[in-house]
Amino acid sequence: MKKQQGGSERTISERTVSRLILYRKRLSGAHEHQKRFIYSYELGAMCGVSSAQVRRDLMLVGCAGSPNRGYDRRELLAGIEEFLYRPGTQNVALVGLGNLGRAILSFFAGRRSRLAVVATFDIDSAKTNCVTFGCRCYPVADLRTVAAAARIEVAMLTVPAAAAQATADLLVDAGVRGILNFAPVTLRVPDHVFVEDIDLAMSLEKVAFFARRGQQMERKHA
Amino acid sequence: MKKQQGGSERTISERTVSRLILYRKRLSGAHEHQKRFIYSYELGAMCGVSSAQVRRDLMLVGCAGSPNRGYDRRELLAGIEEFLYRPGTQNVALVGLGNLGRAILSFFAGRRSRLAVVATFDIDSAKTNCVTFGCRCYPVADLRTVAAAARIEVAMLTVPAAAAQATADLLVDAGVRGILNFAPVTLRVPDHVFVEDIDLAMSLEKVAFFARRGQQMERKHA
DNA sequence: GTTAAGCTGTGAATGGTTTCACAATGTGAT
DNA sequence: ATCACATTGTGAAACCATTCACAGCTTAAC
Repeated sequence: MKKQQGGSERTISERTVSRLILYRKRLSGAHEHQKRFIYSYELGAMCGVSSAQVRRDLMLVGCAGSPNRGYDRRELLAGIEEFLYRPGTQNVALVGLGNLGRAILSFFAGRRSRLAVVATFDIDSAKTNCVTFGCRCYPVADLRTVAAAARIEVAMLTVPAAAAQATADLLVDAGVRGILNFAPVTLRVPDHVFVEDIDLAMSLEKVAFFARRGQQMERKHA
Repeated sequence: MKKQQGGSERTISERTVSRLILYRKRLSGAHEHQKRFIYSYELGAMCGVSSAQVRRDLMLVGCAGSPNRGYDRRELLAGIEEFLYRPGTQNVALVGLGNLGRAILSFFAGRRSRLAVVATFDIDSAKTNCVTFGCRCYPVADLRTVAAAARIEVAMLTVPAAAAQATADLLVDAGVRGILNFAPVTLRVPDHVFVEDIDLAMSLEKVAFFARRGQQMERKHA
């Protein structure tokens, strides 16, 4: 598991990336604060992170603040976005239009984001070729063609556990390089594909476990 | 952020607990393997974890294997469950019956688990006092009374961002000690309450980021 | 212009998690 | 019964992430 960047780009940990995404979100919301500058400890408090952590993270992406004034909000936001995003839009597919799939689709439906859900897929022919939440649903059989044609790089997987691995294989075949997996299954994918798992049952069990014991752990974002 | 257990119970990290939950899940599924014993590297492969990691985790909960034979499946499962669960059932509430809330409810509806969703809540009087997926929906105004009466300790929060903090305060007031938070907000809660955040938009952004760069990171479960 | 104040940037220290590597040991084969 | 083997259990090492702590700046005030 070595990785070495060409040199211009530093290697940044998954955790740091998650925090940067959070910083961006908190900075872009909350426009009622119209102060031009923000201190590391203020941003930290908004995100549940220490000020030192914030400064280190920002250093990594090359955002500089000014002593005694803090960071320029606008500049900071631009810097983080430049690091996190690439110029265009990234196209996303959603595979599996069950209850969860539909709920997620409705969540991402009216969104002005860099990430656009441009197609959905299902096996059930009762669902295919309809438009739900402004998104056409194709048969899974067409996944390969449609996904390749639409230049889809990222997929959300909300199919039943039994179908998850086979569907993931299809996605990888279609050129998808990142999967947000809701199926309660450990997917096997090639090294160049990034998988993030969200397992509701497991997350709930974890909460239940720690609710039982009083012990609070530190705050972190999924 | 110190923590010190009474002595009988060891202090175990959040990460380890997540893995134990995963081990349990993989062990209880997959009954087609009817081998009585399982090696650490087999369980590891099923979960995307190294064998050394598996052995260390199991050591922590006091499960012993046998050299050259591995771990007795049944014994192992029992050991992990004894560590993770307590005797009875834990009651769960779901607050917010929007699209996501309903999808989640349907997911947990017909479940034989130690965790039972026994009540749902919403402000919308069009939804309250109905039964969805076998679960009665109460007005949020009754949260305090109902949650206390039903001995609810854990809640899933799927209300809109604007209402999240206020609702979380109500939950804490009602005696809830663990919250699975889907609202895209950093909740402020007392120390004894455990919060796990699931933010769909942020998770998707993360996947998109790493899909862009080829760099795969190690496998881990949320 | 000078000064006091307070924040940033960061090397060093700390703390936590994972992997390494190997002695100890139970097992199955002979 | 004995032996060779493959695996466990676990100190120690390596690695990674976070916090500490402070020198160096910038700014604002006077």
